[in-house]
Amino acid sequence: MIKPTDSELEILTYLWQNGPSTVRQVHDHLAHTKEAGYTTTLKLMQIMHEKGLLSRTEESRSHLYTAQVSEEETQQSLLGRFVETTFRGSAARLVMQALGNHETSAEELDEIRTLLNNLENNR
Amino acid sequence: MIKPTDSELEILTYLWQNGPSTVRQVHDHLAHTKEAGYTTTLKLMQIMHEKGLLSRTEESRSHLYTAQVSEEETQQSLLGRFVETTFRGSAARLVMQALGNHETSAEELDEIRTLLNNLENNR
DNA sequence: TCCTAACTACGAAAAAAATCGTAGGCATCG
DNA sequence: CGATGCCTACGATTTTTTTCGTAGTTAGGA
Repeated sequence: MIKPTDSELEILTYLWQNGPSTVRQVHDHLAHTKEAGYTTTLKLMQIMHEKGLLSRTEESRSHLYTAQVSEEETQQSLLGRFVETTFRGSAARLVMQALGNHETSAEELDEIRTLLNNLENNR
Repeated sequence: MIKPTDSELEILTYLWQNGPSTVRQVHDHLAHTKEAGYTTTLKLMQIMHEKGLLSRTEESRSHLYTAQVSEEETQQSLLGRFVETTFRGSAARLVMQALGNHETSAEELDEIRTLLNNLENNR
């Protein structure tokens, strides 16, 4: 069961979007939105490496870290837990809340409708 | 910003479904699925009371606790955070993952379709 | 009346996460 | 070559959350 903490998720998100990166790159990015020292990010990534969430290779003096879990499987895992704890297991309830209260473009709504059609056809 | 922890959410969920309750009632229920002493539940509910998440009234010797936040606003708040952290702000992405990978009945899918239609009409 | 059972209050400990300071290594620039 | 800067390692501290033990109170039954 993949269950990264919020801080870990921030790091994973960066790696998913930017590919293998150094602590420096990750930290500089996080610094935009967050208040934390360099060694904090370093330590987090070291711990994630121990846990197997990240792999790393030597890159001259620094390390290059790579996410070892995919974005999709992580989202899936977190989503399952979230539906369970917050929406009493009902994905439909979650979907309706999400659609009802968030900004969603017409294009996205269309995509969802298409998905919906496919789902019903495959029953 | 309402941000109950997982343990707090379990308690809130019970109160939402069963109305004002004593620590004893909450605890006995949680005990079915969880391993924790009575005073643990008590302490949690006391803390939630301090935070304003619960109110309470004297009920003979014990207290009767009531949720001070609604299920909807709490779900909304947690959902917003979740979309942000886990789905990079895209509610649509979340919806698609949720629909694609969870068991959702035809009736629920229809409800969602109806909601979708309403949303598009109101633009 | 006295004992027991069920509460609450509360401090403290344990566990989980996040943060930081310091030390040591190594490249590079002047 | 020596100072500087950047990097890792790592222990220690802080913060947050969860858990629990103990003490004190009170109602109700024997």
